[in-house]
Amino acid sequence: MSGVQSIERAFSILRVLARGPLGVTEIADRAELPKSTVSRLLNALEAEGAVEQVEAGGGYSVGSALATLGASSNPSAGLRSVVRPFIEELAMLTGGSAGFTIREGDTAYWVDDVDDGDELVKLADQTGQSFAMHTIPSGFAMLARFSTDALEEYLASERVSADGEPLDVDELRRRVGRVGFDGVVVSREEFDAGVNAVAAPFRGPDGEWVGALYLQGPSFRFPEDGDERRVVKLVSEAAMQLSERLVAS
Amino acid sequence: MSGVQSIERAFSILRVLARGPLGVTEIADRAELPKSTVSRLLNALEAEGAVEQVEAGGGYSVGSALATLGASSNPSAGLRSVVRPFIEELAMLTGGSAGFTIREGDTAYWVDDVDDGDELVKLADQTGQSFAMHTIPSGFAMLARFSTDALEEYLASERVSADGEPLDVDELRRRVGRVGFDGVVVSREEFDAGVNAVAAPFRGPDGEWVGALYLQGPSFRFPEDGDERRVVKLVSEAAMQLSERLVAS
DNA sequence: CGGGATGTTCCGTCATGCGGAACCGTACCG
DNA sequence: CGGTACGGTTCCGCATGACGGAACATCCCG
Repeated sequence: MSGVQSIERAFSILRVLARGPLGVTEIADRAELPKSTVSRLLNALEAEGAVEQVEAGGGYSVGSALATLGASSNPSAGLRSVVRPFIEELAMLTGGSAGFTIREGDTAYWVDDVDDGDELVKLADQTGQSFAMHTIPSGFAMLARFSTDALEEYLASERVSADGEPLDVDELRRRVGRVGFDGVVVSREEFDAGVNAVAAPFRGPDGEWVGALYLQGPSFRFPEDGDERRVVKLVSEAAMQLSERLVAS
Repeated sequence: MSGVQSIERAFSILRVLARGPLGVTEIADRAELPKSTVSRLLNALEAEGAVEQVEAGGGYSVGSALATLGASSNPSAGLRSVVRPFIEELAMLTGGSAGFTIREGDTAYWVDDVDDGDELVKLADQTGQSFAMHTIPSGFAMLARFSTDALEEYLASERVSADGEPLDVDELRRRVGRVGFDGVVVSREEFDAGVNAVAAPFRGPDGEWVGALYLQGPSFRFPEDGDERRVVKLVSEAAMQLSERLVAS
């Protein structure tokens, strides 16, 4: 026994319950444990608030204590912790929400987002999700760095994707062609209703374009009047510094 | 031993770590356990993803598995589960976010909120927080139901609250006085920048005004053009039906 | 280099957790 | 109404899993 049996079993039970409330017998079946063992462990977990009895004799579900403890979990190390200080500073300097996505094949994966502003109107948190690259500003910024061949390959594969609205490949080519030498993408509600955004790509250790930083916010308050040039400069410089940091590692 | 010692100790350790990353010796001190016991339990928790080692020899923190499990925790029963179908229907019928607050002394406590729309621009989730009643639409709707004496007492106590901006008691009295017989409060960005809201109070089992339902959203899209009267009617009727439901119980 | 602090591993010991059986409560059916 | 089936709880003898002190390894500092 290398671990602690009770803890292994307790987490087994919690994972079974993560899919939805269940009774003791069903939990025992799925966790492959005797009912008396399950009953005892559920009582212990209930005492800690980790499970709750839905109603007397009616089943158990995951308890609020795990939500509380889970709220304090640490973000994992790696790229996210390297990039985090950059996006925290961008958010602080501009009042927008700042974050980054990374390229995963033909999609952009939303890794992190910071929005410390105390305004009520905010953007929904989209971290942990993937999007076709041409559908979000930071993905588009990476797309604009594709070679001509890679871009055509992407357009061909996206053309066949069932995406509801058919893809206007020529229009997408034109928009990619209009992105400037610095690679910065400025969106004035072009990607999402009511949202302005600025995005810039950054390089990974091997020099390839791996991700893009962005700043965004509701268009009635972001960027502030006359502030767009400053915001563009901040994102562009942050992406450049981040690239230098990652290439050097 | 009524519970399971290992589980009690494991959660002890997790609660110590919820305040921030710590080393084995420090955890042993705070949890009042031998270091070897802590080390073994940490290894078991790490195997489940419930803790993560920050760096080799450098300390431990709460792991992402708890966030995952915590995300599946069940909302508690009680008032919230009674009200939930009402606010789900309000959100579904209008595209706004719907929820309710309850009176707690001089504050309004934000109990629940539903926002199933797929728009990007949303309102921040404020459940679990308390606000002075006059500062949010649903709190204001409850305030408008105060007796004259109770209102004056509230105004007197709020006048002395250190709130930054001094309270304009006369203006607040006038606004309370303008609330119609049906008790519905309509806000066009009066409480929060960029937010429209409609709120109506509801009664508890003893007939007292215990809470208020609301609908709200970013003002560029909520309510939809020409839809305000329908929204007001929906909220008002829902609050009335809810009152009848609670008084009958 | 020696001392101090931290974290890990070992292993003899025994208290704890295990699980089968019995029991209880509820619902259903003939 | 009585019998059956099912789900959940409690009991208790027992085997083993968890315990914790000691020893060890590593790192840092004066």
